[in-house]
Amino acid sequence: MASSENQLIAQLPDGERRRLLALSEPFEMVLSTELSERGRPLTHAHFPREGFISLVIDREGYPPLEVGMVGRESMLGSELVLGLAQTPWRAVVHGPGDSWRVSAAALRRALNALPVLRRVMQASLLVRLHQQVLTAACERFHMVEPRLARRLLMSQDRAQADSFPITQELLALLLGVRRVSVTQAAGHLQRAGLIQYHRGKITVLDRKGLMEESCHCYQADRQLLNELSINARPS
Amino acid sequence: MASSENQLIAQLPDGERRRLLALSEPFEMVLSTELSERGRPLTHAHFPREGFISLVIDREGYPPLEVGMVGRESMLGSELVLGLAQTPWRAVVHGPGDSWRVSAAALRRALNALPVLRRVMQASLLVRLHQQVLTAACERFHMVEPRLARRLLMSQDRAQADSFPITQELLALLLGVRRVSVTQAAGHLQRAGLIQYHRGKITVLDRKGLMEESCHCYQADRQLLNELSINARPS
DNA sequence: CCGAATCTGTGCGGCAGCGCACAGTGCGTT
DNA sequence: AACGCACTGTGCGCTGCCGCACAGATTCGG
Repeated sequence: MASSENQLIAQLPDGERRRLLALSEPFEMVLSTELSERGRPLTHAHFPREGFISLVIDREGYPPLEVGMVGRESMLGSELVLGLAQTPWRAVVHGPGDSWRVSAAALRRALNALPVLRRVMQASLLVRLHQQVLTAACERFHMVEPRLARRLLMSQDRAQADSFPITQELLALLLGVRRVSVTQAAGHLQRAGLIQYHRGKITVLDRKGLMEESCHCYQADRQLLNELSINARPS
Repeated sequence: MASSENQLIAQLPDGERRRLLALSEPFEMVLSTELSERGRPLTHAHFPREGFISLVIDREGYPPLEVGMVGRESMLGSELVLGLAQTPWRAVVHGPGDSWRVSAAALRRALNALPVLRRVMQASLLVRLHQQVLTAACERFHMVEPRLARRLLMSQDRAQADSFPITQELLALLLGVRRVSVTQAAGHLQRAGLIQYHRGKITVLDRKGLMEESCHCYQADRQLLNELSINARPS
C-alpha cells in the first residue's frame, strides 16, 4: 500500500494526511481521458498513485506537444496553491492508474489549515518550474535517442513495472518528433538489448544500460526532485 | 515618471505601494552584472523600471542559454512568494537600467501585510511558468529568423526606445544558436528595412514589419501577460 | 598613431531530423 | 476465415542549422 502511495501525500504528517484524504476520493485514471482543458480553471487536483498524466499544449499548425509529466512523485494542480488555476496546457492520462482526486474548492479551503501540505505544494510547483526549464534545454539540444531513453526511464518510474503500455506514435508526440524517428531510435535500443517491445507494450530489459544511453537530464531531474523535496520538509 | 515605473508596482493600491517602496532602494542595473547565482538563495528581489534581466542556465559542454527575461512588466524573485528562493538559473543584466531592489527577508516579511502584492507576485510567478512552456515550444520548432524578430521586439519593449545596445554575439546566446546564424537572419531583416544595426547597437525601423516576420509567439506572450495580470486584480 | 580587441560578414562540408510514400505484420471483430 | 485496423519498419530527397575557418571593418588603449 505505502509503496503505491503518492509521494507528496506520503510526506505529510499523519494528521494532515488524514484530513486531506477525507476530502479526497479514489479515482481511476483511464487512458487518454482529459483531466483538465486548456484555459479552463481546474475542477479537481489529482495525486496519482500509479500511472502518469501528460501536460500537453496545442499549437496551431503543429501536432500537440508534451511539456510535462505528472506521476506519483508529483501532483496535478499545484497552481492552486497560488489561488489561481488556469493553465496553458491540457492534462491527458497517458499511463493508466489510480489517483486521489480533490475538488479545487475543497483543496483551496483546506490549504489554510494544512501548513505542511501548503509547503509541499509550493515545492511541487517550484519543481515543475525548474523541470520546465531543464526539459526545454534538453528537448532543444539533445538528440532523439538519448531523449527517448530518458523518456522510457521516466515512464518506467511512474509505472513502477518493467513492462508498460506505450506506442511509438505516442512517444513521438511526447518527444515532439516524427514517429519514424522513434522507430529508428527504439530499433537501436532494442538491438542493443536494452529494451524489448511489441505492439504498444514496452519492456525495459537493462535499466542500467538505458541510463547510459540517456542524456544525463534524467539524473538531473531526479536530483532536482530530491533537493527540493527535502527543502519542503523542515518548517 | 509613471511611464518608467515597474508595471507590477503600478498595479498596487497607493497604500501598499508606499509600504513596498519604503522597503526598497533604487538600484542601478549595470550591464553584464549578476543579480543572482545558480542554486544560491536570492538575496534581493528586483522590480526593473527600465532595461532587462536575462535568466540564464549553464549546461556542461554547452554555452549558456537564456530561458527567460525580466523587464518592467515583471520582477526578479517572484519565487519568494512560495517562501523558497533557489532557482536553477543565473540572473544577468543584459539591458542596463534602474530597478527597485528589496531584500528577500524584508519582502518575505512584508508579504503577510500586503495582500495585493502577494496576488501580484503569485500571478507573476504563474506567468513565468506559462511563458517558460510557450517559449520552450517556440525555441524548439520555430526558425531562427522569426525567433530573432520576436526577440528584438521583446528587447525593444523592455528598453522603451527604438534603439538599444545588443551584439549579435549576445543574441546568439539568447537564442541558443551560432553567432553566424544571427548574422544571416539579422542581415535579412536589415536588407528588408526592418532594422538597422551597427557594432552592437540596434535600431528598430519598422516595428509593424518586424511583428509580421516574427513568429506569433510574441503576441501570444503579450496576451498571456494581459490575461493573467487582469486576473490578479480582483481580490 | 599603431596594434589589439571587438564586431560583423562569407564560404563550405556535414548531418540530424523532416515530409512523403509505401510495405509488412500481428490483433480483434464479425 | 476473412477483413480491417493499429502498430511497426524502410527508402529517398530536402533543408536548416552546425562546426570550422578566415576576412574585412570599426573602435579602443597605450
